[in-house]
Amino acid sequence: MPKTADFTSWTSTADAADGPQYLAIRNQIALSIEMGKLEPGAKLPSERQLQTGSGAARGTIREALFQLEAEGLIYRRDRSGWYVSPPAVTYDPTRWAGFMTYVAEQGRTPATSTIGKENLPASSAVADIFRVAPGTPLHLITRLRSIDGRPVLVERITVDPALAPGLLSHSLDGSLTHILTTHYNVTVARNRVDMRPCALTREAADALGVKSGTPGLLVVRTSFDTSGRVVEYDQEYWRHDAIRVHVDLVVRC
Amino acid sequence: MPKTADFTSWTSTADAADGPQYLAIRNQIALSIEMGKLEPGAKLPSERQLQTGSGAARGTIREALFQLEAEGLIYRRDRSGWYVSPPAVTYDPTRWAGFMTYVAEQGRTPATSTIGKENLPASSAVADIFRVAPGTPLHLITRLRSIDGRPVLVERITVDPALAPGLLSHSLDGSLTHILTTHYNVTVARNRVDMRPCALTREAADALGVKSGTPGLLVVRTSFDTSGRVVEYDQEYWRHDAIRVHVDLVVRC
DNA sequence: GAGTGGTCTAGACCACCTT
DNA sequence: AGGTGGTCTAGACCACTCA
Repeated sequence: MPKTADFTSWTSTADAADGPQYLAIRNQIALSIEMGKLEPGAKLPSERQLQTGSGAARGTIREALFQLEAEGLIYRRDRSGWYVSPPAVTYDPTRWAGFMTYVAEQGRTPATSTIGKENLPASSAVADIFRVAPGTPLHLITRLRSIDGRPVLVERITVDPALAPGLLSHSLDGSLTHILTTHYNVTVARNRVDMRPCALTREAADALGVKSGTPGLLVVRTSFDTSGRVVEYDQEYWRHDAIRVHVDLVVRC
Repeated sequence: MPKTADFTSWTSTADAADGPQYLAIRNQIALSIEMGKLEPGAKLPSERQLQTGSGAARGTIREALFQLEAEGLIYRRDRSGWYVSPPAVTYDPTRWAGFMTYVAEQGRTPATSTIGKENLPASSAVADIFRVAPGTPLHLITRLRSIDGRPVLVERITVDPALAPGLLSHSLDGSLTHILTTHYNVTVARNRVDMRPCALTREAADALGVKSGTPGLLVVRTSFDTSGRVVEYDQEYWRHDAIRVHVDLVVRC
């Protein structure tokens, strides 16, 4: 194979080579996926079945599976099995489109279900963000969002009831920003987005149906109105294989 | 403990609770780190030493360490030991500052070393990006970048020699964009950034001094000039615990 | 109830880093 | 040369999912 400036060469799966046995197993499974023998969403053979093919110990098989999971090629459903990951959706933080919009734009089917509505006193950390006194009651909304029927993120949204009294009595399965704009005349003037890899803690993992500690991506969005008040504080816990970030910028604008 | 709208609750380490033994060990180590008993950069006790404290099997200890690694709290140096991760730097793709600039702005010490300069024929994938014929020779620059002496990313930069003849004879340990601007009168008018979690392959892992397969973040930057030609195509392979992404946007501009 | 992944044990040998 | 993590084995029991 001639050496080329192929940018894929560092991510390719073709690293047959030698090395640890679990990487050889990884390569074999990865090949089946890339050749299309295993479709997105398809279930892999059980760990004990994979053993019979290779003669390896179960721990070695699992190492190969963990590797593929870290790469985003497969995922697991707790105590059910391993499955081929569907393609990730692309998220552009510089655009204003909400989840329902950008997922649909990419030919996928988004869904939202509200799994919690609460009124909780602000901890000191959250009180700082909203510039209210600690203990002030705040709305906390917990939602689970899916793509093509697979849960991909849980989010916890905090809203100051002073800006949106009675918010919790609305149906929250659509765009929250839309509700704030139309019913409460709240305008978002600034948006801050932070992203970092994380491990999904029990609460998030349970909601997504994955094992606690699975790698994930935490996206924190803070929306401000024209006077600089925080309108919406949203923490999204994503499955790490479900999202890609894309930013396109032009000098000046 | 009263229930509050504390946004940290889902990422906290306080999940003492019960559950698997490896999580209890994880919590104990995490606590030592957060209490400051273990400083950033400090070396953890060896796996076999950690065993004596808890009576657990070595595999169980390692599970706890893997968990902490996935969370970005610790990292390993191959066959040397486990270390506490330094704080991550913040990267804002909407700003034009280069690595050397934004790392220094955050009070850290950046460094760059060029580990490869080549002329390679374009593969078909890269040829597409540069809109040249496959096989056209392109510059490929490989650099290793560090923060406070710890390697955090390897990057592979592809440049069309037609835009920058003789580029490889310059010192490339500073800002490449600066060289292109001052010596070749090349202006960057558009920038595209893509990010996704990945597993570090052998080449990248070796350069960073980590085990192959360690989780990482792939950042791909494509720069265009005013006429839409690709000026620079840069693939950055980051340690996943070394980077955070931050975007701040205002409506309209 | 059968099968799955999740957890855990108690060893072993190796390649490599460190001193 | 001694210690470290990296890999691997061959068992075991459990909690849970699924049919």
